Parts: sequence; structure tokens; C-alpha cells
Amino acid sequence: MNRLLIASLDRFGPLRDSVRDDLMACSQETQRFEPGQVIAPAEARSRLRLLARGLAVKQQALPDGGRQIFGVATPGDLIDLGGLYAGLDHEVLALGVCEVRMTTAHELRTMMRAHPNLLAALCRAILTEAQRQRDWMVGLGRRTALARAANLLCEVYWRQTALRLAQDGRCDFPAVQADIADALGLSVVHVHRVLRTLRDDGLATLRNGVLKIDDWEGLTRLGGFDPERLRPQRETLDIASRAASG
Amino acid sequence: MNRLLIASLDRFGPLRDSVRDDLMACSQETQRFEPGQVIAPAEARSRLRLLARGLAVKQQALPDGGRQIFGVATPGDLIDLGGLYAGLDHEVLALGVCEVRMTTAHELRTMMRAHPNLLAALCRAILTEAQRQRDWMVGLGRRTALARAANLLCEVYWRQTALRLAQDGRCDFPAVQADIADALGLSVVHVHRVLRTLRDDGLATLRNGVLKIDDWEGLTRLGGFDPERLRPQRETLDIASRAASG
DNA sequence: CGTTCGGTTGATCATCGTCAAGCAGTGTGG
DNA sequence: CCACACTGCTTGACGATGATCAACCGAACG
Repeated sequence: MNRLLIASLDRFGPLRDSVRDDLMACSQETQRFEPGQVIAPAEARSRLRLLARGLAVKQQALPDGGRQIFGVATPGDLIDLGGLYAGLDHEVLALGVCEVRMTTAHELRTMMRAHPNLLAALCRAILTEAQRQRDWMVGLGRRTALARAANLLCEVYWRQTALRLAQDGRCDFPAVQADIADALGLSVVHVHRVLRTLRDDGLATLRNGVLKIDDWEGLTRLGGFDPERLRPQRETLDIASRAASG
Repeated sequence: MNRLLIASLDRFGPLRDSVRDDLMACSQETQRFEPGQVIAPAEARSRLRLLARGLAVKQQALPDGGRQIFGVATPGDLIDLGGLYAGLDHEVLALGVCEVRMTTAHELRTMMRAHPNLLAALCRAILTEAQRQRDWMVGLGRRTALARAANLLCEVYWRQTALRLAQDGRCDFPAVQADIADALGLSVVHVHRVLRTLRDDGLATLRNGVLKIDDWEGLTRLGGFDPERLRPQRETLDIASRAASG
């Protein structure tokens, strides 16, 4: 069923019924990805890939062998919007086990031609993503390593909270320290030091792919995290129950 | 005349004739901004503000009094696309003297409803901007201060070259060191040191708002600058002659 | 003539990267 | 069952990058 896709797009502005119908009727192949697998390669054209389960990162490999991570995707996110009109300029990688649903490029194209309303919704989604990128930039440019890490953990936790994927101050975050390093623009060694500080100060613990928040108030203050800035994510998608039923 | 607007949007994918006609017919107020003035305030709704002359920056003021600059806008750029569906989440500031043309929010809305083709073009423009943001992020996260500065100068020069706004290895760049600092995530003092190094090494000179490229090859190598990544900017807009005639 | 703004310089210090080494867990092949 | 390799985490020592503080200079401006 395609209810998740509809719910995901609906967050960004209400869809017309005709669009809903077409979205509900379009084919949706489900695919599973193991940790580290490429969900959407660079140069991919959009197929309305929807992350249904798991966490993923948008990243770009750099000529020097390194990479930069641009953001984290949580269930309910469309992860290949960058490939709507041209090839994606970055790739999307599975952090943990991921489940992705996608339609065909052809069906997407047909629906986009038929429904300006769909195009508008996608446009809003893209703008939201661009805003999130700017927030990420603020972190890279203007925050210390400690604040950047705190902010990242806040974001990952908060977004999963909105999806009811967090419980008792815990949530999945299947990232190794090298992932965090490439997300925050730090060395692996320094990431370790920073995570250790957060742990020692009783703020948060990241271990074995599980993030545990020990002092939410302190963590948000340290990271300068403002939940309001994640607004479009605020409306609950309730991935847990939908995934079970869909 | 609105030819500049049409040419600007046309870069991102051809416009239908009906869209061109409407764009040509829509009102376009011209406004002049002095250096440091806010062209588009945060929370602004899009009015299809088109930078016709001058350089501007997208930036966000931070709670701690600082700011982060997300990118530079050159003539021909639409600078308030972020405000298409919701208020802009950042502001746009004039670096030098700027001339901006804008239609009304109402006319824009009407045209967008009438022409899915226009919406598609805007969508492509937004995606292009998002890609540029990711490149900016790579710089912030993964390059040294020297490389970041070199890259920025390359970008500013290259984009103005494509617009025929550069001559003899020179172009305008009316930014003070504090602007560069907030763009690159550095302190003002360090920006000075970095610019001095670039000057002493015979790569580029930035002085009194004029950027002079002394060794393009060396500068691009140091900054890891890849002109190909600015593709949609490549097609010449020829701002110089258009501005004179429009 | 004093003030402000932007650029310049030096001294000092904190942050963070690099190098190197060790350890635990896991999987693999003998 | 044991060596071995491999990956990810941990720690310490050291050094480089870049921030902070402080002061001075020149030009523009009232």
C-alpha cells in the first residue's frame, strides 16, 4: 500500500484527491538494503524513493578519498528528489538495514505531468530539504566539534521521536564513528573524544548503534538545537504502526 | 523589459511560449539597494526577486550575534525562491550596490497556477541552488581555510566570467573581510592571513572590493575548484549588454 | 579633529588533526 | 580449536590550524 508515500507528501501541503488516487494506484517496488549499501547512486534519476524503514545518509565522495555527509534521512523521507530533473549529484547510503519503496521513473513522470499539485508538493519537500541543509551548514561553519555532535544527536533523536521510533530516551542510530566524523567534518579520533565527553558529562551515549539521551535539556542547550526548525517533520507520521499495516 | 527574467529561468530548462508571454507581461518593479541593505528579509514570501546587478549573499543571523553565509548570488539569480510556499528562512543582503527586479506575490501565484511549466522551471532552479549549497558544505566541512578562500574566490570570479562581468582577470567582489569570514566559517583575523597568503603566493588579490586573479590554474588547484559543478551557470547570460538594453 | 571602519600585525592559546599503538569483537581458514 | 585478519573503539603524544586578545594604521567622514 502506498499510504506512507501519500502521508509523507501530505506533510508538505495538502494533496488533491486526484493526486492521492494516482499515488495510491502507482506501482511501488519494495527493496531492502543492508548497512553500507548504496540506496540511490549518484547520477540516479528520481523514482520517488521513499525510505520506509531504517536510517540513511546523503553523502558525496570526494576526490581525496574522503566524503562529506549532508544530512540524515529518517523513515518517511523522499531521498532522491535531487534527481527529479537531472541525475542526483550525491548518493544515498544505508546506515542500518533499510527498506525503500519506489515507483518507476516513468510513472513519476506521468503523474508529474498530470498533476501540478504533485509538483508543488515535491517542490515544498525540496525547499524543506534545502532549509535543513542550511541548518547543517550553520553547524559546520559556526559550531565547535562538541556542539556539532550534540546537535546531530539531538536531530536524530528528535526526528525519530516525531515518528514514534524512540522510547525511554533511546533510539536507533546505526552510525559508526567514521560516519559521524564525515557528517561533522571532524577526524575519527576527535569524534571519539567528543562522544566520550558527552557520555562523561551525562548528556548522551552512543553505543552499538543505539543512541541514549541522558539529559535532553543539557544536550539541546549545548548543541544549540531548536526543534522548531524541524517543523515539517513535527506532524507525526507514526511510521511504526503504518509500517506494520502497510 | 523582462527578458532577463525569462533568460534566467530558461537556463534551467526551456520555458513554453505561453509562459514566456506571461512572464514578459507581468509587472516588474525595479529597486536599488545600497551595500549592506537587506534585499529580502527573513520571512519574506517570494516575489520572484531577480538580482539584475550587483552581488548579494544569502545569510542567516545566529542567536549568538554571528551569522553564517550560505552562498553568493550573482546577476541573473533568483534570490527568494526559498519563499515560494512559506516565509524565507534566511535573508539576502546586498554586498555592493544592487539592482533587483520583482513582480508581485499575487502575479507570481497566478502564473504558477496557470503554468505547471513555470513551476517546473522554478523547481529546477531550486534544485540547482540546493546542489550549490552542498558544494558549499563540502568546503566548510572538508577544506582548510586557505582552500576554502581560494575556492570562494574561484567561484565568484568564474560565475562573473560566465556573465561577462570579468575582464583582464579582474572582477568586482565588494566584500569586506568580515563577510568572507562569515562565509567560510573563519575569524576575521584569520581571513586576513589567508588572503595575504594568496596574495604573497601570487594567486589572487582582493582589495577595495576588486578581485584580481593572478594565477587561475594555481588558485583552482589549491581550492579544489571544479568549474563543471557550476554547470547551469555556464550558459552565458550576458548580463552586461542585457542590463544596458533592459 | 576626533570617530569609525576596515585592514594589518604579533603574541598567545585552544581546538582539532595526525601518528602510533593497543584492545575487543567477529569472522575465516587451517 | 586456534591463528589470523579485519573492523571499530580507545588512548596518549605531538603538532598544526585557526581563534582570541590587543594594539596600531590609514582612509573616510562628520
